[in-house]
Amino acid sequence: MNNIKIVFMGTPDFSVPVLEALIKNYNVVAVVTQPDKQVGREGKIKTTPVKDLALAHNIPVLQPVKIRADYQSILAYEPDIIITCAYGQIIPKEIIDYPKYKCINVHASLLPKHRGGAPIHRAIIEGDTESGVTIMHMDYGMDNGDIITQESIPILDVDTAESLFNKLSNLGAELLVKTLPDILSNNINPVKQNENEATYSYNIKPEDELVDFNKDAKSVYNQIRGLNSWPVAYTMLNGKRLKVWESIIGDKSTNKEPGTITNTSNLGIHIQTKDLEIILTVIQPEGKKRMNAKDYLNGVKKEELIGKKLGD
RNA sequence: CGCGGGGUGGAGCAGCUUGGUAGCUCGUCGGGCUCAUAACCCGAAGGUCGUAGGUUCAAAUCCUUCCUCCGCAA
Repeated sequence: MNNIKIVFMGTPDFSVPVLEALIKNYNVVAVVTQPDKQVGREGKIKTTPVKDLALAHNIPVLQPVKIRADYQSILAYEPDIIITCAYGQIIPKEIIDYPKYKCINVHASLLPKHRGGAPIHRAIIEGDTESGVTIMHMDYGMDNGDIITQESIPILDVDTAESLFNKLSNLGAELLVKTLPDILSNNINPVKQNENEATYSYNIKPEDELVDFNKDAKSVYNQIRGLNSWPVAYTMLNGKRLKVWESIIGDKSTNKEPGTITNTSNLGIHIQTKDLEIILTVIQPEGKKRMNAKDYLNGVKKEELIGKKLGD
């Protein structure tokens, strides 16, 4: 069983524990990941976390710019099974139909909820109280294949996108290792997804990162933690960007317009939302490092801050 | 050479335009007040003003080099 040839396809940190588990237990003959990108102010080339891990284990790495056109080099490895996890490109038919044991996908949501590229972020932003991972067969559509197994975990009130990321990626790795023997021995009963219950969680767009104080405090809180620690929510103060890393929901309310700075305290900066105040506790002014709002307030005159309106 | 902001006692900032005793809000330490305190009062310690060089009688402040942190864009 250990001589079956696995090709793994994935890109970000989320995929790393899954690939790690595979390498440990199986024969991964090749890894497919997104091309290296120029990133940052100096335009440094950045490799993907999955590529780094593969290279460390001397596994061949393929980085097609367009996998739709360049799938032959992958099939050349004659995979018996292909496992994908947050790869980042639509897999063409020719690949999906090739392996004997099909293409298996590890997805970070309880499908059919949150199909798409940002299931973790949007689960928190939308206030879900439960999430999980799904292991499924790939089909031609987006995350719409038959479900092999899934496992759920609660989303805690203090969870952030980052903490949920970590939990789910480890859970995904565990569940895959647990399930793979059954897949390889055909001891599974894939179940079709209920299309009526399907929801979509597309990638986070820049406008999703702007805090909307017109919502209620709980929603604002969810938005902020759902974008932590990447890409991070922000608002505008004095024409400059102000990232908001962490917040807590206040217990007061004023008659001020949503987005107005109502007060400052040892906790942070108090902002009026649709209902209660939200207190920004960890922030990052444009050009500065992340800091506690309390520290930020040491360098500002409170009278000049209170009454200002955040947003745009 | 994509655009832009910053590096000043432990933290966050002001001072730089118009060079000339290093300031503010906190924190820390000591003392006081108080039933008590994260509150208040008094006092103290702690800074080669990122680096190297230049201009000057004199540089945190003007000029140049380099290092470094960060926002946007990709």
